[in-house]
Amino acid sequence: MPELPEVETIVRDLNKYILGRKIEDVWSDFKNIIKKPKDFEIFKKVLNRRKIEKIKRKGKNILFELSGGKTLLIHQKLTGHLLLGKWKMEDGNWEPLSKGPLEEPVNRFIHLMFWLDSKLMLALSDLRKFAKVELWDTKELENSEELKSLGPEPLEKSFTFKRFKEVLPEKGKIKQVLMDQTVIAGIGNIYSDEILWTAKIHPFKDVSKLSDGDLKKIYQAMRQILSVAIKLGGESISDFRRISGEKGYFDKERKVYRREGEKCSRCGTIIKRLKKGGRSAHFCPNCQKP
DNA sequence: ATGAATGTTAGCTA
DNA sequence: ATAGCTAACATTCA
Repeated sequence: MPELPEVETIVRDLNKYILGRKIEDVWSDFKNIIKKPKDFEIFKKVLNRRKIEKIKRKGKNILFELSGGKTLLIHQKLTGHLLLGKWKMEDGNWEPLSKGPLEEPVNRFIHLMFWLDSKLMLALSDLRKFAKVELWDTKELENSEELKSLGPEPLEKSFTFKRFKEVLPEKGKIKQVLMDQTVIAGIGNIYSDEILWTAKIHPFKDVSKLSDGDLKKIYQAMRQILSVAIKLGGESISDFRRISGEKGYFDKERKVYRREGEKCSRCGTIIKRLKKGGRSAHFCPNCQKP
């Protein structure tokens, strides 16, 4: 679900609301989500009393830098959501101050909660339980294969058109290449479809067949769409929510993803969907010729 | 009501 | 080397 714009939206919200807060307790009813350390009690103990000093995004990963040289990494995969709530102590138990977003369906699947000072709680809901949570030594994480294997951030200033061409592999289908996290970090199924529609490039075209002009269009579409999506707070076609429970508004900009059978907004041709390797690509067969 | 599809990605096989 | 499947899991859509 969350791709770069959604994760960026979450990270910005987190920075606004929980920077400087301390972790006071951790709860989970599905400890498999925590991959490192395996022992939940140790996980809990190491986190105890640590202050959240910085929150960053790397690709689709959320990194919480904690006091004392530790970093908590959360990858939401398909259906993970981070949600923020306010809580109070009553008879020794925590209770919600206001139910708010907690009544939404996405919140039936909360499997991990962080109790913070200032009566805040940060919850991870995850319907399909694919999300990944890891606690690292910050230094160790910085040097880890996990982060080092990530490609450049597509929105960074230093990611010029020249750089884009340099990181592209010699062959491969363009859609797959765009979604390859080791090539460029943060793009998934939704935004790759949207980028290629905007650039008028067929998703299964081989990168070796693309002209310099084609690549330029893809590069520009990528920068433009990702920035617009961040401005709109991400998409919410299925279930993405901001930590406040609010939706994102990229949907009105969504041209092809999950629009099979609808008319292309540019030329009126019916949008097609094709499956490749278990993933579907949506595109306009007229605007995006093979 | 059964089967297929669903944003991700690591890891395996051919 | 690499493309393509499977698994991790639960729900919704056709």
